[in-house]
Amino acid sequence: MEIIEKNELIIIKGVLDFNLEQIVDSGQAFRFYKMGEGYVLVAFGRVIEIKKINDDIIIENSSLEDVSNIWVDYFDLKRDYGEIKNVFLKDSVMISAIEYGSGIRMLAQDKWEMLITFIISQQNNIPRIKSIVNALCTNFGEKVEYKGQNYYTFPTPKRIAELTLQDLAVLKCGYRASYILESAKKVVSGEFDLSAIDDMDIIEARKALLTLKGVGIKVADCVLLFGYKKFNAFPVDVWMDRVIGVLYDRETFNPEIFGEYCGIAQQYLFYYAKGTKIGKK
DNA sequence: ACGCAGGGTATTC
DNA sequence: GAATACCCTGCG
Repeated sequence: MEIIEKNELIIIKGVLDFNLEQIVDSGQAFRFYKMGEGYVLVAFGRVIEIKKINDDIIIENSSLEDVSNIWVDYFDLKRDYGEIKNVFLKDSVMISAIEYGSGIRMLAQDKWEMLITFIISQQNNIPRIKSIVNALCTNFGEKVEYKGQNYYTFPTPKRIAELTLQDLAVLKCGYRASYILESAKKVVSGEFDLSAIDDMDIIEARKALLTLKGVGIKVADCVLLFGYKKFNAFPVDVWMDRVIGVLYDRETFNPEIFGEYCGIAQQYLFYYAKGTKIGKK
């Protein structure tokens, strides 16, 4: 992978299997904002602008250092998705799903942010998830200005832990507010150790996350897949449930048919199902 | 316009 | 395990 700096821009050359629109629309991230031909992304306390031109990724408002230390990993650029797809293609449903979302990648996002974001996601639709996460950041995050526009970082556990339910009312996130507050307090007090999950296998990790109120199996698996890069996590939401019921056999379906990267298969299937409204009346 | 569903979970039986 | 309530809002 060749990374060069040119006129304040960082350019990552020759990137295959990468489609920003599909990544942004694949339901794993909620903090990309459309800007011109690309997007502004707020993550890890930073604001960058990113677009793709032919096989090159162009990053603005960053540095060579940040790109190699953060964003290459964030966009999973060292992984050969062609190879992973080839394994999945043995499954006939995956042929259509991969064709549909051929540029999807798994983002390596912040663990804490994923925990709170997916607590918010339960029993909720994507536009509202976005607006709640947005409200959380604008009210309690740090302001970062970029091109005359204000963006806000994701608030730290400490910042949220000092808030009250009344403070969180501005989010209009309903019953989830107490879940958010409780998780923040447990993380700050050390009762819950976010980094300890790294070394756990999927079973242990799930069990640990389930001790948090508002975190069930589905949310836990999203956190593990999107925040901990545990690609053997396989979140099943309403869309995945429809895929399993309509395109597979509900009685016999097992994510293990996709192997150790079944979580990535899930992401192709989710995007395909949602995009084509599979199983909806 | 208005009832329903939305990337589920906690609680209870 | 199955049934039910849950905050609020986008969508059909």
